[in-house]
Amino acid sequence: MKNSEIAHAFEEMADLLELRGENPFRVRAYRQAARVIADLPESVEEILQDADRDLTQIAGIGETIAEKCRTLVETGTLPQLEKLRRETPPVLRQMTRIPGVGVKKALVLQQQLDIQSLEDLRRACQEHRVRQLKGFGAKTEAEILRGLEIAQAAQQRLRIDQAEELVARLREHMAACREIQTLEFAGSYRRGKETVGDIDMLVVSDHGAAVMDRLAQFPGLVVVTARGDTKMSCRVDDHFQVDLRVVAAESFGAALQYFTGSKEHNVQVRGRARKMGLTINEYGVYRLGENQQRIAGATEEEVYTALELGWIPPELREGRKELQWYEDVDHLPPLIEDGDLVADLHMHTSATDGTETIEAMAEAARKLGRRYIAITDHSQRVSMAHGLDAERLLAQWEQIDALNNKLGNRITVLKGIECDILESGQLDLADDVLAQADWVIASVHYGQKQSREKITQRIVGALENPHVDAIAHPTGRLLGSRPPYEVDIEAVFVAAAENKKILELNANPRRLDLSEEHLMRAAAMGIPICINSDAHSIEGMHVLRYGIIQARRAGLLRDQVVNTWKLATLRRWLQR
DNA sequence: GCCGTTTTCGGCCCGACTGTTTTCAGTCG
Repeated sequence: MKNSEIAHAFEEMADLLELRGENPFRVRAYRQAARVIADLPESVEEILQDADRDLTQIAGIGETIAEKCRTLVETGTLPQLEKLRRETPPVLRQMTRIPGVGVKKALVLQQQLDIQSLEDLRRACQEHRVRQLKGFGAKTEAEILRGLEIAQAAQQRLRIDQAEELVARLREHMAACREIQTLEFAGSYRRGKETVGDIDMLVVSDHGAAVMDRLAQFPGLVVVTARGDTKMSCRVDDHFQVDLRVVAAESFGAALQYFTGSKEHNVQVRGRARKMGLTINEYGVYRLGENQQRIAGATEEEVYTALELGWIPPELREGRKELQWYEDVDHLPPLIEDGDLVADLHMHTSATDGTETIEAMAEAARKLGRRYIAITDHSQRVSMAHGLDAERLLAQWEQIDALNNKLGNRITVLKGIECDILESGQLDLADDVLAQADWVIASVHYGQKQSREKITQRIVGALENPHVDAIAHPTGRLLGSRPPYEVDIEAVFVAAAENKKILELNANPRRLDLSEEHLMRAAAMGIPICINSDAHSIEGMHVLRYGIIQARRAGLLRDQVVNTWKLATLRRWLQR
């Protein structure tokens, strides 16, 4: 059984226990175990088989969860999980998605009014049966009715590029408010997550009411769901949630740290503070004890320094290893940065489904600071995009030779191809053609519904072809619209490592493929990553920054990303 | 359920807002 499956089982345990109103620390323990196992660079199954190893050596896994791992691996199932599934009505979870309804209220509703569906709940509200329950009143009943609409209409998550667009609109709107001293966006948006479930806006101002009044005038605003002295929540656009917090300047750093999260990171940070005799909240860092002396809060640096930590990049604040790094080596590893990229190794031109000539793409890339690029148009199988057959491809490469002569050392264009891995497992172009390329990336576009075995075999077969250098968008997922195809990604990683191949992090915000978890795993196996734009236009080249953010979230270092290498270094690697 | 430079038991991060309450529980982030 794969780690991801074990992690998923514990995640579900946590969800179900939470819905049963169980001890929240027990819930957290399962959730933590799920994360640790999902991030583990080696297989739980193998550790269990090794008599010298012990799962309980891993932080976050104790006797109970180690035993459950064994049961899962040996039997493929977990009796406790099966039991919880049987005993937990699905409507409970559905009800907790209604704003204002948590586990406690959901349990009361389900048990006392025998609610089996959201439709039952709607009827109970309309017949005023909810307001008769202890702890419920007319307002709560009305809130639930309205919440049912929101739960059904709410846009679940925004992709990072969509979130950026909303943030830009909010920033522009709020700029007109003169009472704002500082405006910063926090939360998962600041951490650079591939999708975000809400937007957290943090403002420094002495006039909270004026700031809130301004937000209430936002053109996309649908409803204000809460408003106090320092905090306001509203829904904008398609009922997407935006939260605003107003703080004083002296608390800005503490508030930014707190609202950036993640929850897990903050739990660890605060736990560390406790051990040091400190306590930390969104207003500052304080000494525990009678006089509660305040020792930090104006800047994030100050807050982390007070905890004897360096400033931690938001992308790493996921409660994984970021604090441990300071314990072990006293500093964080040097993450890849925006300015490190000197190449872009996946892009299309007007020869297939792109919009620009080779020269226009090269010139635009040069202006963005790239030293070399690869032109990788589609191969013939992608007929919809007018994919290249051998004859047209060889003609394109002649063009590239001529262009390189003209460009001199301004930028180098590699003769590349995005070669389809056909349904049969064959590559779309003959070996003697591929042999003449500088750079071959192989990818799956067709037959995505094939069996796990077949698709894995296709990709592993491509990795074993000596002319293939890299696999593009290895799982084929499209965020929010298409799940990854069925593929044994572990087998892909093993084949990539054995054949010394490169895997792509496709930086298009719709793809971001590989995912951060997969990147961590690939990096641990020593597989080099290339971050590519897959640009079909000049505008499309700008997405590389999303790839950098994702790579940073996975903790990738500069040298692990091939586009930071000099061209000569890449060429040596490819000749291996 | 996990864990131990105060602990093998008793902790486990912390505060704002709301509604239903007469001092607080539930929800949320």
